[in-house]
Amino acid sequence: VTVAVDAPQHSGLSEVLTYTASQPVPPGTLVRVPLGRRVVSGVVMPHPPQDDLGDADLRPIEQVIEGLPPMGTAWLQLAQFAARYYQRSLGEVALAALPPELRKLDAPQVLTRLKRLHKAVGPGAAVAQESVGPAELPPLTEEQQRVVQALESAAAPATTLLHGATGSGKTEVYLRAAARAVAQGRQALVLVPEINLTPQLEARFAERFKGHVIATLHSGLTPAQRLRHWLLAHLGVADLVLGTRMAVFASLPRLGLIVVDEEHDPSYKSQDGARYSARDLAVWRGRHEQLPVILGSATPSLETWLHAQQGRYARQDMPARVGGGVLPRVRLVDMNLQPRAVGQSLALSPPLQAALEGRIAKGEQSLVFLNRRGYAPVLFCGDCGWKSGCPNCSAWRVFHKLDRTLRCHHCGYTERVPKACPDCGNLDIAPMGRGTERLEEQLAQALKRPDGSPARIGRIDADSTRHKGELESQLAAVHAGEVDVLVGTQMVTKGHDFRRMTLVAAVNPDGALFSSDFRAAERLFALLMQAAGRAGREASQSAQSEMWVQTWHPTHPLYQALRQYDYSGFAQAQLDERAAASVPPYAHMALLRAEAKTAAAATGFLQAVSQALQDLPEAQALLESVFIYPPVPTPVAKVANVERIQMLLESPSRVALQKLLALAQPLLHELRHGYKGPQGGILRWALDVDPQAI
DNA sequence: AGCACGCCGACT
DNA sequence: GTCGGCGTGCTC
Repeated sequence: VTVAVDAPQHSGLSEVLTYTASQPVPPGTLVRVPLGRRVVSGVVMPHPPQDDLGDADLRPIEQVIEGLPPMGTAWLQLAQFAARYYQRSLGEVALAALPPELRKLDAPQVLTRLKRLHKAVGPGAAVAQESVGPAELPPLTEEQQRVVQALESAAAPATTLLHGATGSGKTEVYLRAAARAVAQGRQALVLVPEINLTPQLEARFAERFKGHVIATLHSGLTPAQRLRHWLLAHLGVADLVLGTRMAVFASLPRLGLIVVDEEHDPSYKSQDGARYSARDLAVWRGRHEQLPVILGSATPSLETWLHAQQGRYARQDMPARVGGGVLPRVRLVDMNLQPRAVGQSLALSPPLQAALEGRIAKGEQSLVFLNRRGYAPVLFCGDCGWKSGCPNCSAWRVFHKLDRTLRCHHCGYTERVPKACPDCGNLDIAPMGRGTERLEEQLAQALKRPDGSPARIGRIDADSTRHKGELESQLAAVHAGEVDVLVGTQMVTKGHDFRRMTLVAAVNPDGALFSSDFRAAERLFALLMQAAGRAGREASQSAQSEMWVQTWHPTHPLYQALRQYDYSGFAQAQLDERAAASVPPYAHMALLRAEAKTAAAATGFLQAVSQALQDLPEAQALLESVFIYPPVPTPVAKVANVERIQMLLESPSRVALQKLLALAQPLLHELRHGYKGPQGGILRWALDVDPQAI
């Protein structure tokens, strides 16, 4: 039999390994096989045995994991497709899709876990017989009604973009669609971008699907929990599976619906290992298994938007907020007209400060959004020009005032803040710029409650929620009204339902406007739309709610579109630009990154790869339509003393790009060993198909 | 990637 | 005399 094992593609092993078995083993079966001096888990593949092997040296399978049903054909094909498309070995993709715990266990251990699970689930399965009365369902808005009906009456399973404003009630549509799938005896898979969003979504589904088993899959679970939930899905016990991007690989024997919430979110793109897009794989899986896929977003990715325009996806719109609420009024503050403190701009322009105090006086809450954590992004010596650079990375170390440290956000290198400039001894070293810590401090000084006491400021970012339970307690404080103004990074803009929030402010969003990354504007627009959605969620207050944006470029088209919440106008302008520049979604990209001790070694390797491709006879026809750019340093060129260089490959044809990447694969392995420049060889390389940032 | 083997410097 | 550094090579 042929077995996929987790051997990286550069191991020199073929895609699948052939073993002997005393009796036939069906494809999809989990087995334990000897590999070198160890025993590893593998998945039996449907390939015929490779014929170029004399079977004299084949080793036998060590164990078949009995009691665990084999993975289905559709699942195996998903793994095969993902491996081929993202240029990784089949074994790596297939095994990475299984819970780590399962990969470690042998046959008797798996049997024990299965028995334990059946015992626990037994009584629960009986409860599942209770049906939920339709009387408990909340009434649908007219829009929701129309969308639910359209989804139900679709002639054939389709991928549908659900373009719904924040607060338009997309979740209720997901619930109805899932209920329909479950009523038909199928399973529903619901993906969310972030682990933080699973508990509240799970609560919503648990309430609606009383008596049904819901499994969750994300990296926050303990290994034992993850195995348990995976088994619930795989055995078909769970009717609903909620999870982050990894859940797209869940084994679901009765799958009937896939929902991708906030489909535009960059978190769906994996940044390590196989760099897959869970959103794209969900769409592929839906097509392949002939089941409906719902992609929900208020600000769809331009890829999805174009697909909908071209008719590849169906599209449903829900422009109105539930309860007749409106989106907050957008107020652009022209920072060019605002007074400046000595040398630098104020955190808060006077009109925004007045607006915040007005909200506090009325007992309403505000959210101040700044996408930069720490106290200040860099420390600076006014005398000699020293800056708090990281010795190991090409980045500044961020000043964290709370623990008096300088921290590199790339390699983690941390030191206590020096008392004086390390270069010239000057005692007057100053923080430059502003992060959430400093903003919190400045707001506490600047804002007063009606009784003259300082305003109560809360802060939510990766630093303030590092420890377990901190995010929950911070959110609880906001919900309980113990906070007047909440400061946060983009963490707070996603999904949270703050009922008393009536003002949202972005204090310094301009950074992304002139970025070299062609997707920066798209991301900023989505972020600001999402942030705006945090205000006025209570319909009665929505008319008085506001979205403030402090900007040095108030006439920028992005902000002008935001003012009207004109997503489609913004999207069309972006699409026109993308078409003119022939970048995604009108072209397809792959990024080859190389890491080495020196930039010269990494660059040399990439140049050698590029040259080898140009010289390859089979590549000539493909190179007519695939453009290979010269290698350039990555945005942060050095991390932890490793230089990172990347080379972009671009083509209007996805197929041509794929074919060229397949040809490049063996060259990469050869050249990795072969290329030993004067500065040494490369440490590693990685291929990112459909990179999310360049 | 693991995990071996393999040949050269500081310890019991 | 051994423990252990990581260079090179192999795994159906």
